[in-house]
Amino acid sequence: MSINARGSILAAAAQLISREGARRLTLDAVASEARLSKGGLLYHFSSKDDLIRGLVETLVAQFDAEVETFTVPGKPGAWTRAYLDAAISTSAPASETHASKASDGHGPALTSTGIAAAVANNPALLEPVREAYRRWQQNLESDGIDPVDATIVRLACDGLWLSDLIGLDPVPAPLHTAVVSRMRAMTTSADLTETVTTFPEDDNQPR
Amino acid sequence: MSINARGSILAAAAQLISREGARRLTLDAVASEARLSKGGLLYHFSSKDDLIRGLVETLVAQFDAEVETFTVPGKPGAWTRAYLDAAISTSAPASETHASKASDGHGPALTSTGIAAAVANNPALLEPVREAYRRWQQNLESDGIDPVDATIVRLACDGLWLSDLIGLDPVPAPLHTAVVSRMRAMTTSADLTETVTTFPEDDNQPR
DNA sequence: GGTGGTGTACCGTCCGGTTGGTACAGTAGG
DNA sequence: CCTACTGTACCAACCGGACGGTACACCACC
Repeated sequence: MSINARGSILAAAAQLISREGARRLTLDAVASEARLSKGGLLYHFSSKDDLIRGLVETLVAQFDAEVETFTVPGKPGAWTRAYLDAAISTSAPASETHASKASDGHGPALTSTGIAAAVANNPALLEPVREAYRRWQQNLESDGIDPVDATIVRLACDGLWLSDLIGLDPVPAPLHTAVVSRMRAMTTSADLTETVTTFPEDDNQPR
Repeated sequence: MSINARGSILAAAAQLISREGARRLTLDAVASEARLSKGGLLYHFSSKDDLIRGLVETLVAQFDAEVETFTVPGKPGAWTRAYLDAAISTSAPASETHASKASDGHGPALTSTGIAAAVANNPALLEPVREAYRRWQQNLESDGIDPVDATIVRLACDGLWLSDLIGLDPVPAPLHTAVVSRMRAMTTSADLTETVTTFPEDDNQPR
């Protein structure tokens, strides 16, 4: 139970945030959500910041694992495609969000909740996220496909993901499907030509 | 000064958030940032939620105004292009963020700060944002271009914008430029063919 | 033109409730 | 009996918001 304790506390915290918002992430609330006393909670996470750090790090690690799962190595654009698949699998599929209550005790979407908590409490805790994005961007840019396409796919995934962070209406299902498959198509355009290697127009955009 | 008071308070609050994070948005802090007493602040905004509501509404209104400014009507994709231009003009251009201190007393980037404050304090206050996105998505989908392209552009803009909400490293300047011009190109692909017309424009669920 | 009245803008203090965190006594299991 | 862990009691800091004043401009009416 001890190894699991941290995990189930984290899951409880995530669920709490997604249900009641980052503001309600208090030590008392997390403790009671995790069926634990505050003392017990603080035994596992020595401070609130520590808890949020755990949330953020878990989120990053989970996404990394997801990407790896979806990676089908070999062809150019493989990493970008895996990023895309991981992103749409972690964000809600725009339809029935939870058809069945999770069978295990603690496994609901803790996506983005860590970010929300960090933004609300201490932006410095977002450092692991920033570091992860540095890595991800690097992978995207050296994935054998046009970095411009890869970056657009990444940004669009982030947009999708922002959507459920702030609870926007999801893109309607048929459009969503078409968008995803268009993006996947963008990851196979192995045109390492033209504007790719040299960016001719280094000037800024029209005001 | 009285008409201006609300505006300058809002600007002070925005600056405070971007400098110290949403957590530090306290009535006392806003009051002192705006060179005002707490009582004076509460005279203009009757509660903290009211203040955040003002922040969010200003943000939405400002973005709407920006889009209108950039709109060059006539051709298909005009609205999407305006959205793109507005998005990149409000987010930092990835280089020197503020070459010159604003000439007027209060005009720094209050982009996204309102969102951060709302996420941190009361997600219900994001309703105006949700409503705005409903409008924007509708405009995007009826802009005379492929809705899939339009939506991808929108999502990528949102991603760009999430980037500076959580302080990610900006996309390197030359890539950024290429990404933007590629996206602009996507707004001129007036292919109302193929998968486009197959969407049963059944005017999706009204909430 | 003085007197009283009214609305606006703003000030600074006070208070109750909440929160993060500490201290410590207790207990189950090995 | 010691380690790992739990639960309660408590505290100091902080925060939102209410409140009673103040300053002043404007108006009205005698």
